[in-house]
Amino acid sequence: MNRRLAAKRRQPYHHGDLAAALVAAGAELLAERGLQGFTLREAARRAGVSHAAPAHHFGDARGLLTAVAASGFARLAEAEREAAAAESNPAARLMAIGLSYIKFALANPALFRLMFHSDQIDRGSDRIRGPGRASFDVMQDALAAARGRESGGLIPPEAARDPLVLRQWAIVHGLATLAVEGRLGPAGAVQKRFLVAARAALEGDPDRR
Amino acid sequence: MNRRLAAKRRQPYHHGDLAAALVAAGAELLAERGLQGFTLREAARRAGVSHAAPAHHFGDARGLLTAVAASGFARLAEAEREAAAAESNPAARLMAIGLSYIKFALANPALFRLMFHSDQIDRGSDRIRGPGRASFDVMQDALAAARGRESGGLIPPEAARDPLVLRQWAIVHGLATLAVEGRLGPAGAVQKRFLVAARAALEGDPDRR
DNA sequence: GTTGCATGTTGCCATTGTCAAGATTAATCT
DNA sequence: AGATTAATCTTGACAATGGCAACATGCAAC
Repeated sequence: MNRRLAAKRRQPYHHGDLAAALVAAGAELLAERGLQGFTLREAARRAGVSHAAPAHHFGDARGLLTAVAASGFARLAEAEREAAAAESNPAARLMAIGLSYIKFALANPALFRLMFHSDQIDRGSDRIRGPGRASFDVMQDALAAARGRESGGLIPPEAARDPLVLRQWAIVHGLATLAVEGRLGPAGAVQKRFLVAARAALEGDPDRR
Repeated sequence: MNRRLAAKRRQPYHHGDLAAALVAAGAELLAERGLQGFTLREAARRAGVSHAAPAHHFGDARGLLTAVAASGFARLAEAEREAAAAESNPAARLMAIGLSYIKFALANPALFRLMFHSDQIDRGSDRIRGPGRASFDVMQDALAAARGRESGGLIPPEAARDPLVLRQWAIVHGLATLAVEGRLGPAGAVQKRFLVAARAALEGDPDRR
C-alpha cells in the first residue's frame, strides 16, 4: 500500500487528489490576482489538469470557490484557536481572538472577501456550514467565559438577539472589513498602528469622559 | 434652448445623457442580478446603446462600476443626512444615522457590497472620494457632537487613531455587513428584530453586570 | 478477469470585455 | 454661414471564459 507515495511520483491519468490540488491552486490564484482575476480554467492549469476536469469534483466555478472559502473558514477557526490557547485570562483571550481574526483578514484579503462578502459562493452549503460555525463558536465561547456564563450554544442567527455577542462580533468583523478595504489608510500604516487602535476600540471606551 | 426636451424626444445618434443612463442601468442591473450577473454589454443594452458605447464614457467595465458605486455613496450620504435631520438630540441623532446606514445596506445589498467589498472598483478614484468622505463625515460629526467636541475634520485614515470614532464606525459597518451577508438569519427575520438588537448594541452594554 | 463507474480529455458553443476602424452629429473657428 | 475639428456612437473582430457533450482511461468491485 505505497499508494501515498506512488500517487506523487509521475502524473498518471488520474491525478490522485485533484480536489485538494484544485482548492490549493484556487487559493493561490485568489491571493495573487484577487477574486477578479480568478478563473476556473487557470486554476485547472495550475493543478496541471484540463479545463473541464474541475467539473467532476465541484460542478461549476461557484462550487470550487465555495470549497476554497470553506478551507478559508477552517484556517480562520484554527488561527482563532491558536490565539485563544496562548492566553489564559478570559478577557485577554477574547481580545487575542479578535486580533487574530483581524490579522487573518489583513493577511488574506481576497480570501476574506470571498468568505464574507462575495455572491460567488453558496453560503448555505454544507461544506461551508461546519467551518463557518467553528470560527464563530470560538469567539462566542470566549465571550461567554469572559462574562462568566455558559455560551448556551447560540447559532449565528440567534446570536443577533444577544446584544453583547452581536456587539463583539460586529466590532471585530467591522474592524477587519474596514482594514481590508483600505478605508483606514494604506496597508503598511494599518499594520503599524491600526492594531493598537483596534485594541483600544475592542477594550471599551478608554477615552470616555 | 429647448435642448433638455429635445434630447428626450426620439433617440438620435447621440443619446443625450448616456453617462447617467448607463449608471442608472448599471445600478438596476446590479439590484436585479447582483455583481455576479453584472455585464457591461447588458448595461449598454438596457441603455439602448451598442456594446462599445460605454467605453467612451467610462473606459472599461471597472470604470462604469466605479461610477455606479460613487452614485451609491452619494445616496448613502443623503440618507444619513435625512436621518440626522429628523433628530435633534445628539445621541439620538447618532443612533439614527447608524440605523440609516444599516437600512441602506439591507435595502441595496449588491450595491453595498460593490461599494465596500469589491475589487472591481477604483477606490482611489476622484469620483468615489467625495461622496465616500461625505458618508463618513456625517457620522463623524454626529459622534463629535455627542461627545461635546469639535469633529476636528479627521479623514478616514486618521480616524483609525481615534478609538471612539473607530469603534462607532466599526460597529455600524460590522452590523450592516453581517446583516447583508445573511449571517444573522434570513432577510425577513432581520428586518423584524435585528434593528432592535442593533439599537441595543449601538447604545452600550444594556445587559452588562 | 471482466465489467462498471469515477475520473480526465478533447472539442464545441454562446457570451463577454476590449480594441480598431468607420459613421454621424455637435461644437468651434474663421 | 460654411468648413473643420472633436465628441459620440456603431460595426466588426479577437482571444478568453464557463459550461456542455462525447469520448478515453484505468481503478475497484464483482
